[in-house]
Amino acid sequence: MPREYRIQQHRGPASGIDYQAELNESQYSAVTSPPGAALVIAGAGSGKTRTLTYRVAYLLDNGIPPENILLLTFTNKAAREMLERVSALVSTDTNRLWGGTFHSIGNRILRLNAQRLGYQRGFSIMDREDQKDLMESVLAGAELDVGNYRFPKADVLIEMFSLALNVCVSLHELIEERYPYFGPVEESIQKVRELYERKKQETNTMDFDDLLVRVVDLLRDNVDVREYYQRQFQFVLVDEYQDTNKLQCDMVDLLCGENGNLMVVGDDAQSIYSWRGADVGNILNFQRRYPKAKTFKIETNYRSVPEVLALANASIANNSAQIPKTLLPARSGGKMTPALVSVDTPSAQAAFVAQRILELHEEGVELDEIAVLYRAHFHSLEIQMELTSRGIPFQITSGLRFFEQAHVKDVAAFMKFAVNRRDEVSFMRLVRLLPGVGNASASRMWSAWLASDGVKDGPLAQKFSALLMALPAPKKAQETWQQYAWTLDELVDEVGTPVAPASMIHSVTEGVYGDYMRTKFKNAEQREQDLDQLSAFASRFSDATEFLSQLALLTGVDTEGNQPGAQPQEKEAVTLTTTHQAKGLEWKIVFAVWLADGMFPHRRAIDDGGPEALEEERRLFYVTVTRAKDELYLVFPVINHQARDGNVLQRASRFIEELPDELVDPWKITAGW
DNA sequence: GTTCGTTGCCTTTTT
DNA sequence: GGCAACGAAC
Repeated sequence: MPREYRIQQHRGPASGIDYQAELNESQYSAVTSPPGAALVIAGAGSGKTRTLTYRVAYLLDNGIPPENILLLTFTNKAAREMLERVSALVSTDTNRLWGGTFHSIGNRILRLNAQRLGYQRGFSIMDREDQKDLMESVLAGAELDVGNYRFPKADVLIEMFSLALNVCVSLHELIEERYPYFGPVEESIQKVRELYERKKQETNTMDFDDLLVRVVDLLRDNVDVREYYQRQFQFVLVDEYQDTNKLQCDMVDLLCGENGNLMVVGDDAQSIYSWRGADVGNILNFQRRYPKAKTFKIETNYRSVPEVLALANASIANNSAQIPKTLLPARSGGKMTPALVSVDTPSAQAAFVAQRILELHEEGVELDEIAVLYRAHFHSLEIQMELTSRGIPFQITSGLRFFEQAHVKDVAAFMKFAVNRRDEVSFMRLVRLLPGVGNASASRMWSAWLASDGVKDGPLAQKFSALLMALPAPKKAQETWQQYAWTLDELVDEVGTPVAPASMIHSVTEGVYGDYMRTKFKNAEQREQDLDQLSAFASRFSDATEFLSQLALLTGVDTEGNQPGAQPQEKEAVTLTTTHQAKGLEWKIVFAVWLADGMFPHRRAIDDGGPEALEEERRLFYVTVTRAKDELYLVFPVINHQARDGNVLQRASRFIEELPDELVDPWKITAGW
């Protein structure tokens, strides 16, 4: 009798990845888990991103087409890096994959449905500053009667409206709970909100919140649209889920549907965005919302030495609300206990950090393996000065973003107006660049524009120059205004369709803005280079609308590629950043500075935030220390010089005081700085 | 009435 | 570097 012998077909992954070998047990089971809802609770440094990256690779390996995968992150950078890593793993074209921030995915879906939403010619996106301009213009025309009561400024109003939307509560509730002192003027606030919403409609614009709110409304109100996307997105993955707010949570739920294949990854101990509406409840109640969900815990930390991890664990243990986790170190230690460095003054602090960086560098540590982390941007001031004077190169994720700088916004205003002729904010911005034109003249010109044929949708009635020269510009501005008008002619073709974005930028700088810059800014040359960079970035786009929305949605001036047109970083440099922006990153050496009570935790969290605010600050501290792989320096200045009260003595942060003594090693700093 | 420069005070975190 | 308040200049 012949022996039966069946050849087992090898059904290994097309990419040849040996998932079992490359991942630990819990990572492996999460990555290869069958379709369905899954919650991955992963501690700091345990390979959260790695797990998600391999999950995407695994899906592609199993024949899921990339366009059926939706990957949601909080920053563009996180999305880009994850997709790059996936590309390195598998050969599939990841450009077809839907990966990006909540806002950018929202933008994409809304653009595809713009007609249905009543935006015949698309819409422009306002950033915070544009939003503020629009709000101020609303306030100017609102004719409010608030008697002797204090009325919130534009910034505060924006924050209120935004928060209400993001946590899905009514404005009334929000005012009652968080802004009781504005109770007496609530009616006026409501009125302003209506006017603001109307104004956005009239000007064809959306703010950041609209990108989420309108997607959620679209999906909720239209079964066909909802089902379309639920079919399209067979697999939905969300990174940093602990930082989602109600709105983002709803967006995810609607996009994948109740029985969808949703995998969320997060760590409740790293939830640091409740001030902008993030709700840890989303991750804590996930199992309840998706009863069939599987939970995976990843509790091995690959990043930090045991000494750093022990400190982090001890610190976070002081928080009451959390999912219990025991984070175990995979690495061995024994080299260094985290240093507790108390110095006299902020400048001594800067000197210590700079000197220690130089020593480490001499010992062979690369500068890009070193980071200085702090609570607030202004904490970096002395350190920036010290590093500069000692010639230590550093890169900083500053408060001001590339596209928020005046010259970038000015040029963008020309472009935005050419693309969207109802864009009041951009119009006002560009006419106010004219000599002798302030708010009053600009308003008059805008009213005249609204009454003209130019504002109408569809092909441009006449040339821009003809239409614009008919507006009432003050005498002093006439000559320049003529040039602006001619410049705008160059931004569109005969029927008013925008030309390529790079050529628009060229026209604006060559036409009028270059001259303006040279008279207005001391560092005009630097700014011209910025605009060259912007132009280089723009040349990747053929469509002006697409370019402008990308510009608005781009995150900070951080690393290569993210900043428009930035050259790849060649020189190694120390990183200076806030902890919020350091989320998900790691360095061999971390200096945590300004660890004085009142600075970190922030004074406001101590005084009027209640216990939850303090726990959030502690999570922020936890995130700070868990960025460190090898060495951690906790630094605080004893004396802080304040403008008002002179020299003030500071105590170490309560987050340090509460730690067991043996977990830190006090360094004695002797004079001579 | 409107624009525009000066001065003094303050500065959390961000898609 | 932003913002409000003030005052000079048009």
